[in-house]
Order: sequence, then structure tokens, then C-alpha cells
Amino acid sequence: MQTRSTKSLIVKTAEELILSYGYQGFSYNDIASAINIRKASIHYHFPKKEDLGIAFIRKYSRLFSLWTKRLGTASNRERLIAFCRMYGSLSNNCTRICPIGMVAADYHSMPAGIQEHSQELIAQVEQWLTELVDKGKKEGEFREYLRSSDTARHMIYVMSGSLKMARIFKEPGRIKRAEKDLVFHICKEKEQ
Amino acid sequence: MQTRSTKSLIVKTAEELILSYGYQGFSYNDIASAINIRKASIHYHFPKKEDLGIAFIRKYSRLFSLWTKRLGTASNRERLIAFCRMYGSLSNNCTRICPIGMVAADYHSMPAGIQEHSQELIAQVEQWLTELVDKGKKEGEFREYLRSSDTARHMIYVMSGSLKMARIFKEPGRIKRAEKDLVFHICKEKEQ
DNA sequence: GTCTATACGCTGATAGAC
DNA sequence: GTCTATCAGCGTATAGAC
Repeated sequence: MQTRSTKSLIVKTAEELILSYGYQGFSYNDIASAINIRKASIHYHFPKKEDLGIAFIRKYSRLFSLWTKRLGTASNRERLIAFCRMYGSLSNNCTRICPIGMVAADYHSMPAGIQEHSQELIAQVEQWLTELVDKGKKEGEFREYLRSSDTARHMIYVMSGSLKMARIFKEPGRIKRAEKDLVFHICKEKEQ
Repeated sequence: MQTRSTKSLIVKTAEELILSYGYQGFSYNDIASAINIRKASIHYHFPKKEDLGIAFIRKYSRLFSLWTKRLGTASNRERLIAFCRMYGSLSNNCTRICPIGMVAADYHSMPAGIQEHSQELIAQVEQWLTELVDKGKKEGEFREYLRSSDTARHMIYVMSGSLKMARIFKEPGRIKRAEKDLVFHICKEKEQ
């Protein structure tokens, strides 16, 4: 197991633990036993827990950038649906919530560095969605009366909320329903 | 300071701390210093932290029951708006989030007793909203195509999400916007 | 890079005096 | 009911050998 491998394995494990138990709900010891290394080795890669938290946020920020670039030539309606599906996949069969939902709830008990990076991640997603809604309106796919940025925020609230409730009640259908509600409210026709 | 007073003061303080920092983000020591008593005194009233967590959830459950009873003769539209306003007041000027949003995020790192009571609280609010939407549809105030329980859930997602984001970005306007969006989507006319 | 060993503060919790 | 005193355990974090 090489260095780079270990480092990304640590982040991957932290990621799973954070999205399941929250930032304060996991410890270096949890990671150490999960991947069979010692706590001190984690501190070598991430001296402070805050560093690991930031790495987690930044990873999702990069993943989202990559995801938007991979979309190619899809209609605005298709992009909207793709976003909901991608978001829903974070649920991991009702075991996890989304990064945004997690950092938003635990926000005030997180180190300042994580707070800043959280704001950036949320702003990044909001901006992408705002532009999507704006484009969808201009190109006649989305309802004209929508306010782009408010609709973008609305989408995040709904998808993020549905993941949390799906986990609590073990009802994956909540995520699908949230998607359908959003598509119906935002898109002009084809209620599907 | 009599006994009953101290007990309710402890719950009140726990409440503020939980809605700001989360269940794992506060300690008996935080409460003790906040109201100038010793940790052991808190353990007298609430032997385990879980007991205090449950008291917190149950208090909000009772408060919600009382709130719904105090509504009197209001139209369904007025009830919808009243709900959003009541919910928004939990924000406490962008310093707190809602009980549902908090327990939903930290769910898997909470003791089983708190999880159960959280489920009950959420179900209670969902049910009241479902009945409201149902009634609003039947009486012609709300849009007929809405599915009552999905709309109820949608409302919780949106209001709960808006409180969290309002806190992060210090934008109380997000809560008001969430309310207007919901009213517009659910009510038939008077876009306001 | 990974390990062993260790420091040390804070946590939830208990025993017992008043 | 509230206090002082105390506990074991776990948290993050560091030093230094290999």
C-alpha cells in the first residue's frame, strides 16, 4: 500500500463516516480501525482533524466540477433530472445524507476552515443550479415565472431534505418523489 | 431558585445549545456554566444525556401541539402561512436551525431513545401538514393536483433547509423567500 | 510513512457530604 | 436538590524509534 493510496483511503473512509455520523461523530480511531492502520499515521497525512474535514469538502467540490463537465449535450430538463439522480445516489441506500446537509447542520460546531470551504461548496452548487434554471427559462423548457436563484436554493433544500428523511424512515422513495415534485414544479410539461 | 425552575432552565439551555451546536456539540459542562450550577446537579434531573435529549424533543412535540390548538378559525391559506412564520421564528435571527433539521442530520450518532422520539416528532408535524393540505384541496384553496403527504414533506424539506442556509449565510431573507415559494406553489391564487 | 508510546483535556457519569 | 470530589474512557495531538 503506497503513500498516495493510504491518503486517499483515509479521505474515503472519513467521507463515509462523516456522511453517516457527522463531523463530530467520527474519530481518528474509527478510521484507523476501519482500514487497519494506527491513529498516528492519519496524523501524518492530516495533522489536524480540520485538515481532514477540509479535504473531504474539497473532494466533493472537485467531484461536482467533474460531474458538471461530464454532462455533455443534454437538455436543461435532462440536466435537472441528472442532478437529482446524482444527488440521490449520495444516499447510498438510505445510509448517508449529503455533504451540504451535513455541514449545514453541524456548521457552528465546525472549525472555521471547514466553515469557509463549506460555504464555497454550497455556493458552487447554487451557482450551477441558478445558471441551469436561468438557461432553462430562456430556452423555454422551464416555467418563466421562476426566480432562478430562489429555485436553485429550493432544489437544494428539497433534495438535501429528502435524503435525510429517507435515511431516518428508510424510505428511498422519498428521494424519487422529491425529484418528481421538483421536475413538475420547474419544467413546463411532460409531468412524467 | 426552586426545583422545577432549575429543571426547566436546564432544558431551555440544552435546547438553545442543541439548536446551535447539535446534540454532540454541547456538554453538561456548557449548561452548568451557562446557568451557574454544577454538572452533578444536571445529572440529578437528567441522569443520562439521552434523557435530556428526549426531554428536548418532547418539549417541542408539546409546543407544536399547543401551537396547532391555538390556531383557532383560520383559513387553510392562513394556516399554511402561520406554519411558515412559526417555523421561521425558530431561526432566532439566523442563530439556530430547527429541531427536525438537527435530529435528522445527527440521527445516526444519537442514542436510540432520541431517535425514536425524533421520528415521532417528525411524523407529528408531517401528519398535521398532510391534513392541512388535504383540507385545503377539498375546500378549494389549494391546488388540486398536489399530493397531500408529498406536499407536507416538501414543506418540511424547504422550511428546514431555508433555516440552515439562512444561518450559514446570515441571510434571514431566505426563510421569507421559502415561505413565499411554498405559498405560491400550494395556494391557488393571490401570488402575493 | 508507519509504528509505539504517551500527554492531557474534556466527556458523561457516580459517590457521598451537606 | 445542590454541592465537592473523583472516576474511567475517549478525544485530538505529539515525540521519537524504525
